[in-house]
Amino acid sequence: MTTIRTRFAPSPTGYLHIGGARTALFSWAYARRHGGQFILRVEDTDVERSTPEAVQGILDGMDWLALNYDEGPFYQMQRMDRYKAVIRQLLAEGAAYYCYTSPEELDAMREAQRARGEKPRYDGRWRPEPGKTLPQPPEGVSPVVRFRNPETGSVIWKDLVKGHISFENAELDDLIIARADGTPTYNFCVVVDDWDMGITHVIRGDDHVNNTPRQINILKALGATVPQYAHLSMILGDDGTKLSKRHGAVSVMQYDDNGYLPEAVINYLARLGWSHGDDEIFSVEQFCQWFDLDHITPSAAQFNTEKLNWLNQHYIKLADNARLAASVRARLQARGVAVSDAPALEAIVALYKERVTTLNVLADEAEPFYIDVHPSAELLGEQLTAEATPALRELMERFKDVTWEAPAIGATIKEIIGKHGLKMPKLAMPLRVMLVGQTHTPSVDAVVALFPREVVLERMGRHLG
RNA sequence: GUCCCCAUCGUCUAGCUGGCCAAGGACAGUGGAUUUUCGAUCCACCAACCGGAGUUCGAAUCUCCGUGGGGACACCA
Repeated sequence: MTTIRTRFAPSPTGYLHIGGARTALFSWAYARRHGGQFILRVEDTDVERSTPEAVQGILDGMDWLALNYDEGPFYQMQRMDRYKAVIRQLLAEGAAYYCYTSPEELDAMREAQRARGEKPRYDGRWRPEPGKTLPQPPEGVSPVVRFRNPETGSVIWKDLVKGHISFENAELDDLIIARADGTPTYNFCVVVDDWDMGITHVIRGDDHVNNTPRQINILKALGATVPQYAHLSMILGDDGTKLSKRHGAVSVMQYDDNGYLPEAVINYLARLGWSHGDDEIFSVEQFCQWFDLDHITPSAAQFNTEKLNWLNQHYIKLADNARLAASVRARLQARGVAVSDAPALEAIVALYKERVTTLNVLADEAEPFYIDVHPSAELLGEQLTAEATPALRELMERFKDVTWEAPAIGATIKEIIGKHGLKMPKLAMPLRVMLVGQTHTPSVDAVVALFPREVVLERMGRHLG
């Protein structure tokens, strides 16, 4: 039995977006599931649009998601000699030929075909045939190389996601495999690479379905083994439309910035277009044991931020406090908020983590503990009522020597409200407002206990004069 | 336009070799319990097989047609 070898082959013309990340995840998981190898290959032959920043962005994204690769990254630009050698071979065998048709001619040809309601395709005018007289090659024009695609028959494969797919060769034309400047094109490089790298399963986006028959034909011409194909349907934006720069098609690193945990993103992505019965929450390890191609949905999936939020909240609750604190500290520092030792960030995080959906919200909650809060006059006027003020003044006095722990603080608060005949919210609300500037917080005694005593007395005294 | 693919609750989906489905789970939504506010948690509810033929004793599951959606048609990947 041969070892499974999969690959992720992004082109560095943009960052690693959510769709690419899922493709990478599935390829990676398939290799892991079967004890095979996962290869990273950067398809950078489009010199015009490829950038080093994009390469780095992809590497960073893979790293953040912890999608480790066993081989690579390979760069196609570094494999030029190999591609050219294979092109020479095809030329020599008559499986490829030179074509001198200019881009202008091609445009005109396609336009005319479209006008006639035909599928635009190369008409084979430079394709050598027995008994056919080719035009005289024009002076000073460097030709492109075209692959001689079979004219009859059909290409059929059993797609591991979509099932039986078939194309008539008559629908395909002779694609360009080398540009006029001699550089090979995408469909050709992919074929040579998948062949050389011994890829057994090509797992990629379904925008490549139409490339597959061409690639299979080249593979066959080379006498190479045709790998298995699994075409993943695309991911739609939150609004059901195609992802664009406008919405959703952002770098996966943006999810980091937005306060998502990588394990939440992985779990979400794993469940988007793939399922394992009713299981919703599972670890990467579990995913790697369960993952298969049989349970991938062939139709497009709409991204749902709310479900991601739910998962993120789940993983935040599970996360180690020190880890969360480190992340929140960095986020606060980025906002220019210096995190002191006084209220221990880890304690704040421990108290707040089960009520937030993202790390940024967790940072929002922690912030008032480190900055001077200025409750709005409206909130104060609303909460600091005439009946509450005397009780709060007394509470403040008692805070001066109470044991500084939540239970003792809570007991004192209860004692005061009892004495003044107040309901808990009557006292807790204004206290919250004075301390953190808002009414929604965890249990008030726990919040009070987080602060150093002096800070509480200072913040209360400011409003109770 | 041509070719290819897809089609179950608002969303992600279970359903795969037809009966166990008067369609299950999860997110969201609604209502309730709990609560020191919010949140978290627990409980309940709401909600779908695109349409039409056909095959069959029986179809969400198979076939065909239609409709809708998406993708691809580059010297881009």
